[in-house]
Amino acid sequence: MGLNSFTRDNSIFENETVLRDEYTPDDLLERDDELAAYQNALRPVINGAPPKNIFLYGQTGVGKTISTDLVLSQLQSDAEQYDDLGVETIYLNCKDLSTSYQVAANLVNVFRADDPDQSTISTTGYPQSMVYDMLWEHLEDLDGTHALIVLDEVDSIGTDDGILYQLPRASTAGHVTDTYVGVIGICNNFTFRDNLSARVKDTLCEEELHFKPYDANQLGTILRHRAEKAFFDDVLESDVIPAAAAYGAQESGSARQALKLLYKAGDLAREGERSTVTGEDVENARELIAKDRIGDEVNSLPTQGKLALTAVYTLERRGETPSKRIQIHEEYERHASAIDADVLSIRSIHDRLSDLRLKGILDGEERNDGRGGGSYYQYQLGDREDIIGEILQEDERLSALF
DNA sequence: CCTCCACAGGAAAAAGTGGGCG
DNA sequence: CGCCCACTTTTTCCTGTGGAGG
Repeated sequence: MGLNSFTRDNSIFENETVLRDEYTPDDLLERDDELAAYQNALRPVINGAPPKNIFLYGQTGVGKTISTDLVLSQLQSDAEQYDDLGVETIYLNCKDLSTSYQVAANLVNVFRADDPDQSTISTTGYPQSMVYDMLWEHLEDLDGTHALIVLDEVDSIGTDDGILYQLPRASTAGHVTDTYVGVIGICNNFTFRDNLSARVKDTLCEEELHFKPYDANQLGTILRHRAEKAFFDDVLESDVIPAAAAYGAQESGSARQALKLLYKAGDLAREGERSTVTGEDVENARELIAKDRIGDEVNSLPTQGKLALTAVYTLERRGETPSKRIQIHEEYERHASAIDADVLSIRSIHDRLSDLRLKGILDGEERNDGRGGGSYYQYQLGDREDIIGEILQEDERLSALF
């Protein structure tokens, strides 16, 4: 097999960069109300007053992070004209950080990342109070009068909200003088607020901004705007953007996802060496993205999760699905001991299974047969058996099971 | 309308992990 | 090296629940 030569295939994309995830637009469409509210909430800062704590709610891809970017950089540059004002922003993405301790330790590391003299600290091992002390010290050392701490995806810390209690109180409790500390929390989960303890709710939720999912019209505007830069003229057939916008609105209301769909559709047209992108490309792109997602999810599962899934898979192959968790656990026990892995209790497997169900990899039907039956879940693979089987067999440790 | 099955899923205890410090 | 700290994962224990059969 020989290689094809690399040639510039410029008939579809004029500049595909603008469709990528990493691309940050310099203005944000269809979010005027939210931006106005956001700026309003930050107004005390420009007056030299202590900042309000702000909470942003909304699903992924509705512009929360980009709004924060835009509003804060505007605030910083506007603050420069006042000599008695210095606004510092500290950004931390809390994804994968499940406790307050880790958030605090990572915040310390954000400070230290800018400073080559200091090495970053480990995220385990220190007593909790020492980590907080280090954090106060760094905040104290800031030049500015205001420190705005942005905690993105803060809902991943769950119910352990100690850091959210400590940070806003840093100045009043005397840990930090000379600098006002404000917290901006961004979360995807609307129920996060309810999980917070009462003391945190009082201090932290002074200002709440809600970002609604985009509807099909708004997505259409965004896509058209972006497509104009990304594609050459007349490449998109007229039904492409409406179709992508409709799918996007229907599934998530996320601009990110709608853009991904449009990008993939363009990609398909390019692969097929066609000169236009059609509605059919959008349809196919949607299918591919869904498959990719499942594939990625399965691949990133830990061994025990894969074993649980394998158990359902082999049961399905034998036509014994939908099955109850006891059957699945028995099957799982056979597999796990066959490959010499730890055999977990039924309670743990039950957690794996509901995790798989939440991710949409497994279908779980809740049943209740009443007295003599009780209520239980029945699991099966749904219409994704072939993809899942394929991916499981690629796993080295598991391949012996097939 | 009450009971009672068989599970779901929360909570707490226990076991295990990784790093700091003297 | 032994011990402490804080976290994570797993196990153990237990309360809660919807509806068929009484």
